Amino acid sequence: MKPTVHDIAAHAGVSLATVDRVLNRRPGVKEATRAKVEATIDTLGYVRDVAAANLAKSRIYPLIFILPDNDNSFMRNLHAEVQEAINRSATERTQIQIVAIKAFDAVALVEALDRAREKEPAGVAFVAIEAPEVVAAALRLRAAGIPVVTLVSDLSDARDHYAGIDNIAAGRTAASLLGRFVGVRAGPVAVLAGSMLVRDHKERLEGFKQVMESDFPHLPVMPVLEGRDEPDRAEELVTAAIAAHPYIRGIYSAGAGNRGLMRALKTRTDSARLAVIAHELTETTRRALIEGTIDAVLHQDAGHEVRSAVRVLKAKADGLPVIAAQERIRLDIFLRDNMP
Amino acid sequence: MKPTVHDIAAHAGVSLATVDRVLNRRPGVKEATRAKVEATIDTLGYVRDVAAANLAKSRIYPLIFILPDNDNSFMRNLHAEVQEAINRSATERTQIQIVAIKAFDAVALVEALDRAREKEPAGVAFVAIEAPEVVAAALRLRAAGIPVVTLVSDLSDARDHYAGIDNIAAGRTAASLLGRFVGVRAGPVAVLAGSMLVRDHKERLEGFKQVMESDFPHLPVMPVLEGRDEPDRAEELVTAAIAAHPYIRGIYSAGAGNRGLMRALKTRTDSARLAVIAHELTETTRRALIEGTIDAVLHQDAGHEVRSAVRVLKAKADGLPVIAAQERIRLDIFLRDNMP
DNA sequence: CTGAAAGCGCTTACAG
DNA sequence: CTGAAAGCGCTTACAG
Repeated sequence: MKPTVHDIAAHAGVSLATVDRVLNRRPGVKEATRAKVEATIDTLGYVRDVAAANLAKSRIYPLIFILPDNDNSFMRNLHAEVQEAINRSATERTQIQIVAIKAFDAVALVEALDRAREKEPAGVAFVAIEAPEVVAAALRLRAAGIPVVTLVSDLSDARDHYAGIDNIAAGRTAASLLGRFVGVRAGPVAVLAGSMLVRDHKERLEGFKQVMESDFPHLPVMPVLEGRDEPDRAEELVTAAIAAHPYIRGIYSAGAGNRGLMRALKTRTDSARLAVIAHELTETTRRALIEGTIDAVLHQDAGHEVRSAVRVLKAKADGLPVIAAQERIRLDIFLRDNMP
Repeated sequence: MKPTVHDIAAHAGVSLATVDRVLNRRPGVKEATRAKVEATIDTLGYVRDVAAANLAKSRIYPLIFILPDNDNSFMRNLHAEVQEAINRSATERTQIQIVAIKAFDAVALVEALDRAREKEPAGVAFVAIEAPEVVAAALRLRAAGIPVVTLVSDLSDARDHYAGIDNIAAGRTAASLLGRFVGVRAGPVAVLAGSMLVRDHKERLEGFKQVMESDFPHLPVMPVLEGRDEPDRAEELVTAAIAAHPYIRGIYSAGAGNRGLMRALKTRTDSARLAVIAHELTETTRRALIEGTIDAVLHQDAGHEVRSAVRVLKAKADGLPVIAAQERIRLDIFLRDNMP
C-alpha cells in the first residue's frame, strides 16, 4: 500500500500537522523533529498525493493571460484557445482572466504586467515584446513571487518558462525547404515579417539568413519587409517587391497577415514557379497549400501552448517540477499532404 | 461558488447518497426522485470534481500494455516510454503492466489479449496487427467492458481509440518531399518497409504511391522491400536493389531497421545525389540527417502516444469524454534544422 | 514548537 | 427506495 501522511505520522511519532509542516517546508518545527520526519518519509518512500492536497486546500489558481489585440487569424485563434481554457476552469481549478492590449506596444504591455502584479495572481502568461522595460516588468512580477510564462514570443532570462516554438530552428527550416524547393535557378528571395520588435520574428529571420547564406548562395535574401502583421500593408510591400525584382525565386513569410501576401501573389504576371513558405495554418494558408500557392506552412499549435502555459504556471505556483519533454512545443511542418 | 454534492442534496431535499446514485446512474432510485435531482443538477450547473471522486473511490487504474519485442530503436523507445509511465504510477493512480510478445505474430498477440482480459484491467493498449483473429480478440475485450486503445498501428473499428499518427498522410508527405527533393531527373524510387501485415506500414506505402503516381510519374515506385524491421535484412535488400537499379533516385524507408539502410547506402559507388526519407528520429537517423545521408525524417512521439493512451484509457474507464484535439498525435517532420 | 479536530468534494458500506 | 456516518489523503485554523 502507498504510504500516507497517517503512516508517516505514526512511524515518526508525531501529529499530522507536523508531518504537513515538514512536507511543505513550513517554519516552526524543531530541527530534530524535522529530521526524524524526513527520515521516515525517505524510508517509507512517501509521495504526496497532489490531488488530495489540492482538494484539501480548495486551491484555485487565478491566472492572467495578456494578449495583443492583433487582428489576424493566429492571434484570434490564440484568444479562442485561452477562452477554451477558461471553459475548463471548473475541472482544472483555474480562474483565468484575459487582458487584451495594443499590439507591438511595449508601454501598454508594461502597464498590463504591472496591473497584473497588483492582482496577486498565481501566475501570468504573456506574449512578450523584446524591450528592457518589459524585462524589468517581468522581473518585478517574479520578485513578487508570481511565476511568469512567455507565450509565442520569448523574453530572455526574465521568465520562468517559455511556451512557444524554437524560432531560430523555424527560420532555418524555412530556408532549407525553400532552397530545396527552388532548386538550381538563381534569384533573390523576399522575407515578409511582422516586426523586428518581437523576438519570434527576429529569430526566424536570423535562422533563415544563416541557412540561406551558407547553403543557397545563389538565392540572396532581400531586406526584410515589415508588414506589422497587417494584411493590407503586407500586400503593398510584397507587390512593390515583386515589381522591383522580376526574378524573385521565393518568399518566406515569417509573420502573420498572409491574406495580403496571397493577394499580392495574384498580381504576379511572371509564370515562373515561386516557392513560398509561410507560418501558421489558418484558413488562408490552408487554402493556399491546397491550391499550391504556398508550398509549406510552419506552424505552432496555440492550443498546446495555452494548455502548456496553464500546466506550467500551476506547477510553478505549487513549486512542483515541470516535465520538460511534455512541455516542449514542437514546430509543425505542414505540406498539402499532412494538414490536420 | 462552484456547487457541490451538498448543494444538490440540500436543494433537492435528498441525501448525499441519493445524489451520488443519480450522478453515477446507479440503480435503486425512484424515477421521480431521480428526475428531481437531475433537474437540480441542471439548474445549479453542477460539474463533478473528478479528483475528489477518485480520492473517495481510492480509484486505481490497472492497465496492460502489450508491446512487440522488436529489436529496433523505435520499439525500445516505446518500451522506455511505458516504463516512464510506470514511474508516474503513484501520482497518476495507475498500475501498468507491460506484456512483451513476439513481433509480427498475430497468434501471440491474440493470446496476450485474451490473457489480459482475464485479468480484468481498467484498460488495454496494444500495437495492432491487421488480422481477423486480432479484431475478434479486441472485440472480446470490449464486450467484457474493457476499453481498448491501439498504439502506433491501428485496427479498424475494433477499438475505442487509436493513439498514433495518420499513416496515409505520412506516406503522402514522404512522397511530396521526396519528389521535390529529387527534382527533374527521372529514375526509380525504392521503398523499404517492415511488413505488410501491420497497418501502419501498409498505409504509409499506400499514401506514398498515391502521390508518386499522380505528381511524380517520372519517378516510378519499385516493388516494396520487406525488411521485417531488422537491420541486417534491410541492408541485404537495399544493397541488392541498388545494384539492380543503378539510376535509382530516392528511397523511402517506411519502417524501422534504418541502421541496415545506412550501411547499404555506404556501398553505393554512384556519386549522384540520392533523396532519402525515413521514419522515426533515432540515433541512427539523427546522425544521418546531420551528415546529409537522410533528407527528412517523419516521426511520431512515442512519449505522447503512451501518455495519450493512458489518459484515454482512464477517461474511457470512467465513462468520461476525451478532448480529441489534445489526443491527436501529430506527424513530426524533422530536417537537419529542426531536430529537438 | 506541537497536536486534535474539522473539512475539501466525493463514495461506500450499512441500516432502515 | 433512501439516508446517516465514516473515510479517501491531505491542509488548516485553533488551542496549548
